[in-house]
Amino acid sequence: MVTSPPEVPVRPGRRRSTSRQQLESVAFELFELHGFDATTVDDIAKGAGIGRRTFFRYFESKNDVVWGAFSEQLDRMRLQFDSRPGDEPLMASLRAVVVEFNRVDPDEEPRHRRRMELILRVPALLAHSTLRYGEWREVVAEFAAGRLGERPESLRPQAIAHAALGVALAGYQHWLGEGGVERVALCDVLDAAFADLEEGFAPRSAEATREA
Amino acid sequence: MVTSPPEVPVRPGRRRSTSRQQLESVAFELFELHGFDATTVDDIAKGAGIGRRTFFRYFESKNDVVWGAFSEQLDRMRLQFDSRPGDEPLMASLRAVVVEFNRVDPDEEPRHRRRMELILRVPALLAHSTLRYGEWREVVAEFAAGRLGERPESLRPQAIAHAALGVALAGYQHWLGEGGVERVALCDVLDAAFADLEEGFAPRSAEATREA
DNA sequence: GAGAGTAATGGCACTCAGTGTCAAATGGAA
DNA sequence: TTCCATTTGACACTGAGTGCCATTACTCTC
Repeated sequence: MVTSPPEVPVRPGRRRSTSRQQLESVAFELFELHGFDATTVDDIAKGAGIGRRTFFRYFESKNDVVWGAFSEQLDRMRLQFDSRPGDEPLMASLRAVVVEFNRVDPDEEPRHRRRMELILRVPALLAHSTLRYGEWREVVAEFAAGRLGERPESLRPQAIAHAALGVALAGYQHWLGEGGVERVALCDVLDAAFADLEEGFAPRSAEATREA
Repeated sequence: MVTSPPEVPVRPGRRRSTSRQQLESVAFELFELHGFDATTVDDIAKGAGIGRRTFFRYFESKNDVVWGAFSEQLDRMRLQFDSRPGDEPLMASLRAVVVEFNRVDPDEEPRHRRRMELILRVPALLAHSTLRYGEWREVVAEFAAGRLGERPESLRPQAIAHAALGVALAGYQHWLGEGGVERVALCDVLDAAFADLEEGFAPRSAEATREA
């Protein structure tokens, strides 16, 4: 099965004058310069040399600009779940996949960081994230449901998915740094947080927590 | 210390012409009738006999109407945390408090249900909820931090707070009923979900889960 | 190379949430 | 009454998002 290279389907009709990538790039620059709220869709459109109306054909909303190819990434996460050994404990698989899924190319890290700073620090985007992360939770719930032999909509898979998302978000927030002190690797933070989740946040034995 | 009864401070100046309660009541009726999105702030204001501008002096946004006295309720949760025995395991206290906090007067249940249906099913409100639930998480994080001897902003208290919120939301969603089949008590659902969280979602021993 | 068909574009007008400003209304107190 | 504090609501404005539609750009066929 050979898929054609991205964007050469030789279709009839006028060709797109820009791309999501390009618009995102313009938008990020403006967000960096003036902040998310102060940047209007008009600004972005003008900056990209397109009409305001056209912007909304590339993105459903101004909020969606910061999400890049998120939905496509989720396919990757699904594959990672599929590739875990079936006898591995559920929460161990979950932990491993979430950590792996969030491992990014070092070159991409600055952009990833700016993206996540926007999503988790701009109230409008944080609110919107709930909607986007619904897809993420679905992927987790489906995996958990498969392992548990339940339906994805039932309580335990949903609780697991919700809890996992929460822990991941806490990890991200910590990684971004509230006070901006020490710099830690995202994957390490996520691994530590999911280790805690796996143990029900119970202080093991005495208090030999594996703090770094 | 005696606090004056609600709203008789005999202040100078014009008296308020309505109340949050009253506006909420009008709004809920309209939401029920036409749905949240189709109901405009103008509709609510007109229904309550006030000006549009005045509405925004009672509520920061249309979204906030459905939240009632949420912030005040959180004080109650704080007290519940304070009243737990200090030697009780952290997650056990958390579970008990969340379950208690969400126990509502049977008379109030229908309204509570409609409120939560709005919050958890209307996308705009679900998104907005992330912002409001930030306060909820803060309360939990402060409690967890106290028990762990850490700062509320550090990773573990935050992870616990995020996970707890997630599990509570999953419980609520389940209570509302996706397909609308069997009717279960909210507190029972929350108790079961938090029991799972407490155990790290690990199938105990064989598979003797305490399913009802 | 002149249509014919197809798709993307962008302008226009509109709705609605939310905000700043300010004059008018309301009521207690001097 | 007059003064003062407070609330109200009208008006105007910004900005997101949407429906509509003529225009533009491109491919394919005759």
